[in-house]
Amino acid sequence: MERYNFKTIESKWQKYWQENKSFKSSISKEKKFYCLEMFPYPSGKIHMGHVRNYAIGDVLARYKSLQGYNVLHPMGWDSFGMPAENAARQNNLNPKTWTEKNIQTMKSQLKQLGLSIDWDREISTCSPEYYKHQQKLFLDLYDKGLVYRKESYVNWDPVDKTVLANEQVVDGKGWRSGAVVERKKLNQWFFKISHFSEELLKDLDQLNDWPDKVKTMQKNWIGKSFGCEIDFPIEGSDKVNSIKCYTTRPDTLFGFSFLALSVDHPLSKFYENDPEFTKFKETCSKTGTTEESIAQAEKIGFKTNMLAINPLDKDNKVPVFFANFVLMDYGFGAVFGCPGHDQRDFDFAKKYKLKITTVVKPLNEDDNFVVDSEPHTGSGIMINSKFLNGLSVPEESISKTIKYLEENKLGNKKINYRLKDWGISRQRYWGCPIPIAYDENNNVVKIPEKDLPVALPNIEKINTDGNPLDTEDKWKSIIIDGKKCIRETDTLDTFVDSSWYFLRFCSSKNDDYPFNQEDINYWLPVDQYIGGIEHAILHLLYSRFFVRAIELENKTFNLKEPFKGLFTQGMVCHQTYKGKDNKWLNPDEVFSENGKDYFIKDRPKEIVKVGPSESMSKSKKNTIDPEKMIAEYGADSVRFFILSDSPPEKDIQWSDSGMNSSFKYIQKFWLLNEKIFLVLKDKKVNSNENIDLFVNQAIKKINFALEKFRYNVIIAMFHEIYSFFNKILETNLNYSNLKENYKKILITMLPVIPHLANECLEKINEKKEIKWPIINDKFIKNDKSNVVIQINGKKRAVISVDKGLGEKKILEQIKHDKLIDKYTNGKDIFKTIYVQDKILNLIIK
RNA sequence: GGGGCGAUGGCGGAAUUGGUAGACGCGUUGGUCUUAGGAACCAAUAUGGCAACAUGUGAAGGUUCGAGUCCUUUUCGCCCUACCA
Repeated sequence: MERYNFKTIESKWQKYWQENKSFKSSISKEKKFYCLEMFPYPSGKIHMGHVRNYAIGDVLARYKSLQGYNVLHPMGWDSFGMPAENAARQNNLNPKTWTEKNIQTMKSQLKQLGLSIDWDREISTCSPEYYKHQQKLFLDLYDKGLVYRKESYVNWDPVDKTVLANEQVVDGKGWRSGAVVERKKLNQWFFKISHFSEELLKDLDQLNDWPDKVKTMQKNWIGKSFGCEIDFPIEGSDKVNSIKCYTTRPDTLFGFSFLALSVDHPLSKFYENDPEFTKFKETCSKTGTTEESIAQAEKIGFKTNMLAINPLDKDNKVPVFFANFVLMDYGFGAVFGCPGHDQRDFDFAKKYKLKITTVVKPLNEDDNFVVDSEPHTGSGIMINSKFLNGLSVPEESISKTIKYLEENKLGNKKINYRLKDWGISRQRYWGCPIPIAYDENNNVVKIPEKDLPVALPNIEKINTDGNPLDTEDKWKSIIIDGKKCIRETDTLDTFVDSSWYFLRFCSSKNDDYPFNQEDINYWLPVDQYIGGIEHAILHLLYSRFFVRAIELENKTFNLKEPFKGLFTQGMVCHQTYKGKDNKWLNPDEVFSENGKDYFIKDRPKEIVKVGPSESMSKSKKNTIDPEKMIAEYGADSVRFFILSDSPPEKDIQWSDSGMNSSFKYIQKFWLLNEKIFLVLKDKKVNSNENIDLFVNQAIKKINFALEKFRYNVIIAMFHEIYSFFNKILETNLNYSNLKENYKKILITMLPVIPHLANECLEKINEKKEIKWPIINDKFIKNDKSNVVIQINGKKRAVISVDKGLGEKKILEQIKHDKLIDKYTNGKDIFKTIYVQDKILNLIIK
């Protein structure tokens, strides 16, 4: 018997699938299933994370297809973005060429994995065929008032003269130049996602097939809060009469001791000529934007001459500050400070020696309670607050205060959302051009639809600072309706590209429209979306926004939620290695004889420092190259392993021994198949009931695991299946029910190891019929069942009895059992609990 | 500071959802075969004990005939998020 040659077999089937367009999908009367994995960024080569993501998706797609669903399983490329531009700057490359080459490489790698993808629907977001529709959508949204332009701050690197994304700002400095990042005000485009804040929050409840974790994250991100807006009259300024604040704690108004404004508050313009203020503002902007620096940053303020008056107590006049801890983009950029009952306000008041009035006492304190070393932020009873005294906090106090404020026209109930509008302008080259121009008076002019796409000019070498499009004078100038205009040079955030690609897949070849309504109505929503948890908020929220935005005036577009089911898979991890020089080492560069001590291959005497297992990353060099693994072990082995060791939602450790064992499994299963094939040539003898029993129960377990994404359990089942059939073969008999059962098993293997399973199946499946096996209940139910005999809840014996046997009969049967006797010790049975076919619990005293 | 998830053998993990804890894999140990094996096959493998048996799902309580699973308290670990008024 020959060893399994995965190279020839795998390429045979991949060729077959390609030539027969086995995964081509089109609208039909069948029930559909849209299976989608998050499409990759073409960074160069696929990594293990992709392998895991797409292996999980492929199992599902193939399973659903075998079940008779009409499956849509497409793939594309999220191909705009900064890595291409950075690579271009660093190596003097053309981003388009770089990207296209990567796509080619990665596509061939994905094909080697044997994925059941309908490649005819492939899309690439950087192609004009794709982004011209995106530009159309942008203009549609503009017409609906969901796109607008306003001045907003960006991170500006003064040395590189470029705009930085938040994640490129490290400790307040530019990641490449190391220069202190400035805040710069630019005119930028926004999507009005806040228009849907309430809907996006409320509709999360409908998403029953989403992980709670993701829903919670989105809920927190949207950040709905119930509070009130209050006008504070101002003294000491001829410029303003009042300042508006938002608060969720109006009940603490009698503890009012200062009012703080953001340095970006509109009132700051009156202080622009004050050098002290300018200096203060500068200090604020230098405070890093990282989490740590914010948490540690001291609260500082700039005192103005203004006094704010407590609307509930005219005698209570307090100073107005500009303060570094007040954000302009939340509420009104102004807060009323109550140091007694808020940590920040407390810190600030301590520093500037402001009055601290206690207005809430904890339940277990008396009315003389005074806030001392820390604020009391919890619940309690109102004190020192005139008409509010005695109310419970927060149940009665807040609503009563708001009612009073509203009745006296001092403030209004207000619901606030943390969710901000989505800034989509990027001062970058490698993105979708914004289809807008400006006339000589700087008025916004839409690019006419007939002129779409606004194609990116081809720039061979990117070596300018800032946005390369700014210097493309020829491209920039355009005449619209006879008027000279200048194009917008910003491009769209790449999150826009991925916010509707799942729609495009349904009509990827339709040149006239972004998508065809008939296609959308049939295929959407995506039944199962699979990807990393890192997209829990932005990508998924933006996509949810997009379908709502499209639906707003498109009456035939009847879709609220793009993704019915969501599954977030865990990461692929590997140990990390460091040499003497503290430099990271790739697993390829080290070896170990005992699995504990590692040495460097080139320098076998040098011991390697082994670090904890972490998610694979280029920077830590703890990556395993999927292509190498496929070349060495074959795609089926790799798929088998990546699904075997951990449940898909959890992190998985890459291990050589695990990979090796998966490879062995594929090999030995092939040999098993050969042996079975030989046996099947012999004369049939009587059927073997055990086979029916085992196979039907196995399929039941596999079905259950498939539905619950417990793919690691399926792999365990496959091991048991191997052992079972291997044992059957020891009899060397061709049971009449062997073939039919074995065929069923092979079909259940198709989703996981499609090459091997197809190859094995081909030999015995003369009728060429492949359908997911139906369980025969007759064989699930054995005539006999094992009943556990417990005494006082402890397992003492297991007996085999006829199914459905009554309690009395069982008691009768075990009465004379010595084992039982021993435990009952002659004592009377006080009570019995019987669960049919499962358990009999005897309670004795 | 806020929120979430988790804790089961030497390791990764099973447990049909309150009913035989440790499936399956890795590792380890012993054996068979072999010139050899880091190959293949067979067997053992939660802990203590020769055994009968006892103990055992981070810890402490509770509900129950029965708890890894439900409730309360607690410890530890990981992740997300954050000056959100």
